[in-house]
Amino acid sequence: MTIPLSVQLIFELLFEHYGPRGWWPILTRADTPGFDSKGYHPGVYDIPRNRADSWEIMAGSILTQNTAWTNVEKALLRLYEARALSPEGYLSFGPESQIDLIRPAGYFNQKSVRIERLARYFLDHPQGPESREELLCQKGVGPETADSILLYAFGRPSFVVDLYTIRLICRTGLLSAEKLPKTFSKRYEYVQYFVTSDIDSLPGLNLIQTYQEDHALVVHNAKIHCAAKPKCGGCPLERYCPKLPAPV
DNA sequence: AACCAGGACGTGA
DNA sequence: TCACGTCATGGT
Repeated sequence: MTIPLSVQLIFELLFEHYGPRGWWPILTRADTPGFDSKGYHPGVYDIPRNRADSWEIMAGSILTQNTAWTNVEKALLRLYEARALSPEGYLSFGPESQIDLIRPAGYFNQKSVRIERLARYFLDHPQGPESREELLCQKGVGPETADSILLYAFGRPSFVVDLYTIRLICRTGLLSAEKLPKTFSKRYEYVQYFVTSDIDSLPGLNLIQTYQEDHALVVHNAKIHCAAKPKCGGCPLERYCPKLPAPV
């Protein structure tokens, strides 16, 4: 008789197994006190510390759209070396240079424009977005990018749903892939509400830290075990997981 | 050598 | 509303 999985139990098991993940990584703080060589900062939650941190996260959230983080690291380092990892610095370069700097992250024609517009937006809103809706009005900022920016760049309690989250929720049987809303935006809101309503029901939590940690754990576990082709051996959820089908 | 990666948007039915 | 197609590099 095994205990049925719940949202809360999944995150308990993941945290127990992996410990704090230290998201969102700040690559330009790598190898400084509290940060590892990739900029992760396990157990350190006073991020962002300044607007450079916020911008690095905003730029990274565009660069990582449908892209492996290792490629984003290359692009971020190129921007940094060129003194282009700030809104003003980035805007001082022309389109061709912008494209060349972020080339390793792929989709460079789209992303270079999206980052440029986001840079102007950030300069116009130094204290951060007025609202989630305002962020979503920016071209190239969809639900996941908006929530990533809110949660990690500005420390606001907005839970990030991604491909991995939906995959995990479906494979573990918490939601069935067929019953999920068809359209992307409805599916996003649906899964987000499903997860956060359970998290929020636990009293006494710091929602910002909890949302930050939980999303990071989902991504970390997906990279190691819950990938497109699952590698279930050693997964902390294996003994509870029915391994049901997930979309895509 | 396909497949996949920390999505978002445009198009035509 | 829905079902596609498009965008692009780099690791496995």
